[in-house]
Amino acid sequence: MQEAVKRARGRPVGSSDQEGKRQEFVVAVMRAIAEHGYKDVTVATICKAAGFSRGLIGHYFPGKDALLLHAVREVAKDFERATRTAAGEAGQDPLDRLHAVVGATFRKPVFTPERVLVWVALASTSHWSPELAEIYRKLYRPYRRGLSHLIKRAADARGVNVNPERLAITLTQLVEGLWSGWAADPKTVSAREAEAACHDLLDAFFPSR
Amino acid sequence: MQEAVKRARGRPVGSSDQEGKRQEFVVAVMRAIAEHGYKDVTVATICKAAGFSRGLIGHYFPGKDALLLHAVREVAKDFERATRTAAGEAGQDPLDRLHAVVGATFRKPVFTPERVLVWVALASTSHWSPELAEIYRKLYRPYRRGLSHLIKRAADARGVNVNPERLAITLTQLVEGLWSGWAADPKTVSAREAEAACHDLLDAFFPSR
DNA sequence: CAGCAAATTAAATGGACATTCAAAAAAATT
DNA sequence: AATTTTTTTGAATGTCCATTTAATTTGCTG
Repeated sequence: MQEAVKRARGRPVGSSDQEGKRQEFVVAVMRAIAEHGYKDVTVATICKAAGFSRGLIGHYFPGKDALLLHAVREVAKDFERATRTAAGEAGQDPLDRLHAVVGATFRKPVFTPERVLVWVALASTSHWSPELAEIYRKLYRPYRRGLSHLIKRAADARGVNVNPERLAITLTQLVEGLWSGWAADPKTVSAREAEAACHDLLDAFFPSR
Repeated sequence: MQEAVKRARGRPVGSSDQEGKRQEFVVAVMRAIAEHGYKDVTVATICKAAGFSRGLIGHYFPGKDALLLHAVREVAKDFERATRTAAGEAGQDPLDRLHAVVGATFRKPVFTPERVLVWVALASTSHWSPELAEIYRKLYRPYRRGLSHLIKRAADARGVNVNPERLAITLTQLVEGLWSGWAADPKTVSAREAEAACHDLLDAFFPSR
């Protein structure tokens, strides 16, 4: 006897690119934030940036807040991926790796206006949002751990005396501050100068002699 | 014939403490931002923090935006005043002055939760507000000029090779990033650690030997 | 092609908010 | 005390916005 296989009728679920559509929303969120600011992003501006009608958001996300959080998580993921890649491509010397990681934060694909502006918004809003604070910590905790590990190795190899955890915080927060400064006044804090400032910092802590 | 002098009757204008009331609003804005976040500050929360009714704001400011800008300008003024004072009290040695100025940004009266949170909000919103961007630049331009001047003198006195403008930007943005980091995760980026990070940075660029 | 389900739209709904306004309270002068 | 003005209030107003909903379109399946 033939097994009564329950066949899907109508349009098969999963045939459409649900995840792709969600990604389109994420891109639209980044564009909308970059254009209007985190404070003034509305469902209307997001959907306009995506070319969708206002109501569609409800079919792919529980609501505006969930979409915003999802977008920020994507930015954090991209950041992590890109810095890992940069470190991997830099070879074995820990100081080279530090320069590579820090340099990557001022170059594509990490450093795009959209990503930086979203990140600055995240960092400055985390204080009042447990969800954003968690995203922030979940990215920075292992990131700083990796940096301090590299710092320790570089210091040991050179006989330099540093506090690895503190210097790791210094690096992450200098980058964050430079991003913030670029966002506020890109003429004064250009990406090029910002990157140079980071390399100078590493040179100061690890003098080549 | 007696000159018909128009005498003011009733309550004389200017006898009440208008400026004092405006300052009460400023304090209330800082409290309200610290509690609810820049994005979620409303006229209602501000007036509640001040103990006034909602409608009163209209008698002392053209509107909410004007009050917010006024409050941020006050914070910027206080910042400038306090750093100048710190520099003045530090004596003549330029490196001592740099340490003092940077240290002051992590101590009262500059470093209070309210002020830091307002500043973080300002910095991260300047990109989308010409008015905020102007406040930001008007504070930072002369501030960085003063820092780079001190850096240059300290470097000349010690025969150290640095780029004064770049290091000045590094200092301001490291402080900004540390403030931002403290706001997002005060446990990891404590005021004490943040200040130590800044002193370490100066020590790295100006080694005592 | 017919029928059905998913995808999408655009308008409706309801709530939050800044601002305005008329009235009341407070304060100062005559 | 009476009068005039300032200060303050709290409700009314109108706008903006996220979300919901019914209706429409699109595309698959038989």
